[in-house]
Amino acid sequence: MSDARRRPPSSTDVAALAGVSQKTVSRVLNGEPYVTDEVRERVLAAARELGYRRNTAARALHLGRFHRIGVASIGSSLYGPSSLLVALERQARQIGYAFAVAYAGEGAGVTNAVESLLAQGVDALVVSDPIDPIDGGQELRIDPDVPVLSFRPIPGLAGPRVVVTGASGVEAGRQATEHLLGLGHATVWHVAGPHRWPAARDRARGWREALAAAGAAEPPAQEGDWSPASGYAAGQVLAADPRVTAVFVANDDMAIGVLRALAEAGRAVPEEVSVVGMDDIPAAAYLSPPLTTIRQDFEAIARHGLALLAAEIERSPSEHSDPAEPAEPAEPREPAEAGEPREPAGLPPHLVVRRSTAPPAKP
Amino acid sequence: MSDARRRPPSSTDVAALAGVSQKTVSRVLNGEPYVTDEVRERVLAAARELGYRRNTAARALHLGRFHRIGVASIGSSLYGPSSLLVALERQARQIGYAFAVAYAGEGAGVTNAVESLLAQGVDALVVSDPIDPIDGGQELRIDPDVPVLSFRPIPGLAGPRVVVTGASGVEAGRQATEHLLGLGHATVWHVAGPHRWPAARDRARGWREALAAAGAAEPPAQEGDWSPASGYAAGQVLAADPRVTAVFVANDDMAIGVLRALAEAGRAVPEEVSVVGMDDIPAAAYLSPPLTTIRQDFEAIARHGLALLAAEIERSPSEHSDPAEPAEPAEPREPAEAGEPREPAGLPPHLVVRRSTAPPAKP
DNA sequence: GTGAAAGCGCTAACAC
DNA sequence: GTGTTAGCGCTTTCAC
Repeated sequence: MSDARRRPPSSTDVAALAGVSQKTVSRVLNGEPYVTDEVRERVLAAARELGYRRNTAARALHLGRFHRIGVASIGSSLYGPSSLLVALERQARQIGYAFAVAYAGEGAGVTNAVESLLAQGVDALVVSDPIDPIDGGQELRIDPDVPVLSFRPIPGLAGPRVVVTGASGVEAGRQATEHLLGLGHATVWHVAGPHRWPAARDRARGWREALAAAGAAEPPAQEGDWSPASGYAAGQVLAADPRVTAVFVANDDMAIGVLRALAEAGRAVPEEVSVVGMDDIPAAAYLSPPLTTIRQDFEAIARHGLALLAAEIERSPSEHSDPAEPAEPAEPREPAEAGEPREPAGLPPHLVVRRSTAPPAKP
Repeated sequence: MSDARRRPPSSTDVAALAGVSQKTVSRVLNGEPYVTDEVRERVLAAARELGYRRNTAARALHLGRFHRIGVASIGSSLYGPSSLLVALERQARQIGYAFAVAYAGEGAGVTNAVESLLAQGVDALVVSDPIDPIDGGQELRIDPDVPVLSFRPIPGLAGPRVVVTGASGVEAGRQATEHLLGLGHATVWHVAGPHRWPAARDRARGWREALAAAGAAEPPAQEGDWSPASGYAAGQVLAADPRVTAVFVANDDMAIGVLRALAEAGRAVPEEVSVVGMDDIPAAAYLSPPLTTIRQDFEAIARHGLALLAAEIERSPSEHSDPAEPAEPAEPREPAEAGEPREPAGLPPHLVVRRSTAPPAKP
């Protein structure tokens, strides 16, 4: 006997070995009551012996829930998105969800990523760092039945089950700018991220708002692509302009490029020009000079966001076959308007002051 | 009627709407033959109208395969691991697999991550950047029935279904060292990654072998933890030693710290000290000075590795219920020895020369 | 060419 | 306390 069995052991096998019914095995595994300690032990022993593992497919099939959260993230190793991903996974596992990732490339990538996640079966989605569709690209549309978490309002993404929690880029831009203004600079220049990224627009908005609030002039913003190379290019432009004494750069990588361009142009940081970055990458403290930057608490953001998302999943009447239920009327919740809607109550970022910022030189 | 149905449409619903049997729907969806074009169209239309999506749980339940690959990666936003992850996901999706990730923390983290992946159901595992168990921690043990891909031989991880493809760290260490030796340096110092990381040991090994091959003395290696902070500490030690003229640093982040320490100590790079990093992070070209480093082709590594893994998955006799099969005898393949076994035929890394390296100063 | 029936492994009713 | 039964949505024989 013992024909080379290839399929993993099932709960029936465990039941047979333990000499109980299959249902009892199920009870033990789910920690349900009404099982003798003695039987429980026997079942557990049998399961261990067989190397039994619950078949999640069967479970999901019956429950209609996958216990899996899908994350569409930008396909890059940028520090911010990667850190957020790690934090999200940790939190997801903590609250009992498996974690699927699909990276988006440029353009319609987010849509493809979301499609791929939906196809494999997830209970909810996290849209981590979407970028706007390129011209002609279709807008992100998600099945309204699937709960979605995003970290800022996403143009075109609305629906009854969309939850938003903030990694407030606006606040970050504001803090950076106010720090420089507070040091006495007449105004602050800005090297922005790509305009197609909502996160980049947020930071720029915070910068703009802080300038306006202080009555400072708004210089034209340079736009980069998050890379040191693009920061270097922007930095060359800024270095050539003697009026520039303070710069807020939308991420640390670009700030590295800016720092280098300033160094090459012989403009001392912070004596002649102050620079603030954003992200607080591990290298930030070891640049020349160590970089003043803005730091976000990704762990907190992930925890908060996934808690909301889990609640939204639970809200689903996944109780099936209750045909005579009170038929609550569709209940539309906050029909989000198009455009750039409400700012979510975000987790505040945090300014880390190092040596790249100082009061402006006395003329 | 039309009771608020919460469950997504099933193939039965599609069948009903199209006026065919459920089986026919299945045929159409799987592209099987023996379906009239007319019926096919009708089914497709019905599916589209209902927003039908195949239930992967039911499919997996029947097939005994999940069409999902699980990746245990190190929980950090280090450039190397993140880049590899992105490449792996892209490739996995390309060949039709969903992608689950579990990050490992320190210590027994890898085991937990693997456990979590196995629990959720995956057809194969990728163990991306494992680190050795801390003292007393248990070794990584994986169900021998699950194909596993790793990028270098992992001590303690062996089994009939383990496939290894290389991101040859040894070769990288060799190249870096030979480059510096070739420039005329008497010997090369090394700032290694944490010894518990096999990847760090590989790079150190390449360094050591290149020194030995050239008959150069082997200075003591400094050990960092991949962070710029640890590179800075190591750099301070090196900067204080006048014999140091060339350093191979195991990753670019630490190299940033080394550069800073050298700068603070007034030791010019590359005039007095040459530095080679590894990873070619985007910032590498914009450091002061731009960093000579070693670059790996993660896309190629991922493609090659996943192709091997997919083949290993197929090799599985997932053809079930064929009790009278020729019962091929277990066929043990390369019983990998303990220790640090065979070096896999790896994808070669690639030296990128920038301005942080130069011949030694004439004394 | 198409359909009917069985069963994958699990959980929820409902007996006993 | 425990077992029996049914059924989740799909794919696979096997009829027709």
